[in-house]
Amino acid sequence: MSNSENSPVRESPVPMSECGAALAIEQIPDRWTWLIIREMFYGVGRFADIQADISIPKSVLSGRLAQIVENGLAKKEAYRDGSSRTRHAYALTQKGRELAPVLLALMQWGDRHMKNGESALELTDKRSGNPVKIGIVPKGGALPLRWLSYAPTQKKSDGTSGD
Amino acid sequence: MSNSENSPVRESPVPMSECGAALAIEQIPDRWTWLIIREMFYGVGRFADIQADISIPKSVLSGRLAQIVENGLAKKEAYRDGSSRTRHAYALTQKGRELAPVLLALMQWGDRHMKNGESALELTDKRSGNPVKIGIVPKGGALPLRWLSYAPTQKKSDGTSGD
DNA sequence: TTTCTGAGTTTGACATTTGAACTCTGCTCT
DNA sequence: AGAGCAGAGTTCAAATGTCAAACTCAGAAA
Repeated sequence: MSNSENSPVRESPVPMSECGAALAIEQIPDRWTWLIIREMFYGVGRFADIQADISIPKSVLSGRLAQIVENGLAKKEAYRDGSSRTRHAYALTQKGRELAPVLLALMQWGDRHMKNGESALELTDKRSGNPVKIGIVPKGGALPLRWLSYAPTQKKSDGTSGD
Repeated sequence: MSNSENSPVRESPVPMSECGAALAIEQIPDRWTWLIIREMFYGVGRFADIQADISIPKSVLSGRLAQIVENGLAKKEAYRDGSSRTRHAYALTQKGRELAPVLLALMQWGDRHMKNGESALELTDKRSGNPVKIGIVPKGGALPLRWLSYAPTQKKSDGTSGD
């Protein structure tokens, strides 16, 4: 950050009620909510699938999903699985999708500090195919979200088609 | 995000234990931890000041600070207030400071979706003075964190020097 | 109609959070 | 030196939230 950081600051320059960060935190207040949104980013939207991936108790998942929908981050959608029964899945709304930079910045930070810089996901500009990251840019200089593409980094030989 | 997003994904492509985002979330698991880190970003580091700003119970603050220090996001430092007694304050470490893009991306999101795009903080490149933001950039194209400067946005006439 | 399955809700034991009261330490005042 | 005070916690009981297992319910399949 680094402003003139000499004397201790006694009070935040921006009160909670006017700070975008604080307001955002109210919408994603806990670990479970973050992890659920992470799942949805990866495209995992069905109740049981989310539950299995992150090992969340059903009762908690149900409550968190309700909040997430209430806050407009995701919505519940019906879809047709193959040609079979109607199913439901939660999918991010535009508002939810716009959390991508946050989640990706978090991922970059986690990769750097908890995984010695090894990322499990490769981000690229889908126009050029060039690698991208989240960072500080001159206003107007960022690539639009819809150009972003990601692919899991190749792990050691994975036996390819498992099943 | 937008990969080939047709069939529903049944499982996250990156397991929790290898996902930088999931690992990061473990270090900042709840609302209070986020808010405390927000305070430290603003330079607020003293126990009582943090407590007053975010209205956290002392017992919880004390526990969260211990975790934050344990995770290496901040450290407790002694300093001399004026010429008076020794005091202590918590200050972000390098690791903690590198959360800036996450927090700022969160702020941008909050400003856009909860404040009609009005930000309480103006970010600039401190060399050029040009406004900056957090976004997707070609790898190597981001400005270094230390060039970032911020200032509270002018609110409607604030009577200056309150008191 | 019965069965199955995905998506919850309910339950009751356990854990965490709250807010108030209490402690401890190191100045500062007399 | 001794009393007082303020900052930075700790301790406690009540309220709230979490967990895992058992239960419910609706729609499709047999």
